[in-house]
Parts: sequence; C-alpha cells; structure tokens
Amino acid sequence: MANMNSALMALADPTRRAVFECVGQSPRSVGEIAGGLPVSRPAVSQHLKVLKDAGLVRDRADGARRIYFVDPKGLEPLREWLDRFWGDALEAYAREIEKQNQEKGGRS
Amino acid sequence: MANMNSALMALADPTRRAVFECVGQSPRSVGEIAGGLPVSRPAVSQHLKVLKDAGLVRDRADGARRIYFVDPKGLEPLREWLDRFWGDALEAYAREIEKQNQEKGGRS
DNA sequence: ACAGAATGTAAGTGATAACTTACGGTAAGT
DNA sequence: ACTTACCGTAAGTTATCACTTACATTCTGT
Repeated sequence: MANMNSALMALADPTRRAVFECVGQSPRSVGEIAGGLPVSRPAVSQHLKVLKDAGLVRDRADGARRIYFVDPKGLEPLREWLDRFWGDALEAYAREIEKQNQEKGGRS
Repeated sequence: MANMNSALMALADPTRRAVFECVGQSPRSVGEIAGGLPVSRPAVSQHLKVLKDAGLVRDRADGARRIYFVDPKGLEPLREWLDRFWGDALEAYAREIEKQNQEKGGRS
C-alpha cells in the first residue's frame, strides 16, 4: 500500500514502533532486532512485514541473514498530511480562542 | 495522557481520523460530526473521548450542545518525533544506498 | 413543571490484531 | 553430504477495539 493510512496503522503499535526505531538507528538483521526486544523473533518478523508493506522499511539479503533498513519515502505521506493539518489547526485554534475571549467579554 | 503514543494510536483508526479532520475544518457539535459519517452518534462520542484523552481535541459547552475543536498542542509531540526521525532516516538511507552501490561495484 | 433535544455512558457483540509454538526452506561451514 | 544458523509462514489463542442499542443526564423553550 504505502499510503498514509498504512503508515499510521503500522506506527501505532508500540512494539512495532520500537522495531522501526531500532532499524532506524542502523540497519540490522531480524535476530539482532529481536534480541533487544521482549518479544519472540517471529513476532519481529511479522512486524517487519507490516512495516515493509507500509513502505517504511526495505530489506536486502546478507548471506543467510536479512538486513532491514528504513525507507524515508514511507514517512513522506505522513509528513505531508501532518504539515498541512498543522497549519490549518493553528489558524482554527486561534479563531476558537478568540471566539471564547469574545464570549467572556461580551456577556451581560 | 497526551503523549506521542496516544496521539498515534488515536489517529490510526480511519473513522476516528475522519472525526478529527472533520473537527479540524471547523469546530462542530457531536451531532454535526455524526451526520457526515457512516457511524452512529455514540460511536462519534467515543471517538471524541479518545481524541480528547490524547490531547488532540478540546470541547466547550454551547447550550445543550458540546462544540469540539482541535488543539494543535496534541500534534506537537508527533511532529517533533517525526522531524527528528526524518533527519536520521535520510542520513541512514543515504549510507545504506551507498553501501549497496559499493557492494555492486566491488564484487569479483 | 414538562417536553424535547443533545450528549455521555453502560453493556454486549463481532472482528481484528499481537503474540506464541511448530514447521519448512535457504545459505554457510565442516 | 550433513549440520547449524537464520528467517518466513501457518495455526491457534487471547486480548483489545470499534460498533450497536438502551439508558441516564443536562440544558432549552413553552
């Protein structure tokens, strides 16, 4: 998929986000990632599959191992959505606070 | 809570994100929000509670109605995390691609 | 005071997701 | 060729989540 929805769903789970951040520090194998987390290796493998389907990570072969590394492109849709929403939210919030102040001052 | 984890979990659900974006366009009541979505009004109420606990929206009384509006502060932790991770990811990705090119060129 | 509107909450249900163990497949070393 | 290491996937279980209907509460207007 690799759209914003799949990226958000993938990053929502704390364990999976820990996997993502671990891979973000430096490219690592599945066993290395699982070694630093309180879950089994297959669990990490499944998390990596979700992250890969979301376009957040990619992998390459290294002998019998598989090295995973982050793909910044996967974060781009999320960044764009957040930036756009951020601007609108700031404006709307300013208008809302102004409205509340008017209500306070204008009451009988 | 109002940390990054709760914000991500709250925004992961498509319906709840639709509620969030609807409120983001302009402050609205619960009934107005539910009118534009294919779910019941109590469902919207529950989604708003999650968004409120995550610090993403706030509400004010308006007679018998409740007007909900976005709070940009709720998005701030998520923005900071994403910006920081974005920079690291770009560097790491550049190193990774460089390494892959070296492997290609350096093979016997 | 009463009727109606708007909302929050409780209870129950179906689906989904995260995790485990068990198994199959591929690559490296002896 | 055989063993070992590393990984992905299937099957099953448990918990959580999103949704619905039913009910309680608060506010407004008559």
